Amino acid sequence: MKEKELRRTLAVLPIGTVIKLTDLTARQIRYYEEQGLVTPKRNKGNQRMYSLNDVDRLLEIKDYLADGMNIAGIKYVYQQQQADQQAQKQRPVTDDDVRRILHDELLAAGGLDHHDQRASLYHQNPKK
DNA sequence: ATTCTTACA
DNA sequence: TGTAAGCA
Repeated sequence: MKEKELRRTLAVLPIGTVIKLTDLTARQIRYYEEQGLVTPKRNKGNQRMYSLNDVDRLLEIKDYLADGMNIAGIKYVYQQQQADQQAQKQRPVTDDDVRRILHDELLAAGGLDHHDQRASLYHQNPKK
């Protein structure tokens, strides 16, 4: 069950393929990288090479955006995820931790406060 | 042919 | 975000 995960991290896809797989524009994909949401490798010619995990990450970002979350909110989710993973390596996770983590992520995903979107720093500003 | 960076009628 | 320009 380790073999498949390894291949999933292999950066073998050029941006052109990623564009077809995600329906995102090169502009968007590169912008998300600038925001630290994805970190593709680079080949000898300085061209970005993506892994299957990168593609999944991009599709996830696309969904979050479609659900009204902004870059800051997505950054928060991933930052929180790595923080959780880091803490999990030091101390065994308790049931309470799991509940808190799930709650935080759902909140960041905008699934709980559909009332005052404009008040949240983690939502897109609907330019009416 | 593709991708990269930079800049902005 | 789109798009044009000039390279690699």
